[in-house]
Amino acid sequence: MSDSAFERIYAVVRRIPRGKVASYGQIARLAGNPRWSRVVGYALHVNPDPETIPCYRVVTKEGRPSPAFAFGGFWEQVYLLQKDGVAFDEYGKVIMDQYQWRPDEQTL
DNA sequence: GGCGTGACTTATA
DNA sequence: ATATAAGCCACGC
Repeated sequence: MSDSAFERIYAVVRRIPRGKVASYGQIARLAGNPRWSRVVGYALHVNPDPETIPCYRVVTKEGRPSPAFAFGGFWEQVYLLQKDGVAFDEYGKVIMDQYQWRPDEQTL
């Protein structure tokens, strides 16, 4: 088992339930350090397993897809999220108050 | 083995 | 509200 930050990050992202989203900082914090936000972005950037790692469920703190999302585009991620049951407000942002993943409620 | 870069976040001015 | 600085890990040259 690798103690690498990547492994932990992937594990956290993989635990994101369907219909919910998580922010980089949130994942970074769950991964072990609140400043791994950049590492999270890089980890998803390499995205070795897009099938097990729903990077589209990862959004910025603003509840909006990453500014440099190279997966298909801003709206592509929005489409996938809506497909998961995530709703967006009039500002094109996810309603974090309702859809932000909360591990506390997932009974880890 | 060192330096720069990157899907970010937080704090300070 | 925007701008700047610092922090973290992994990869490429």
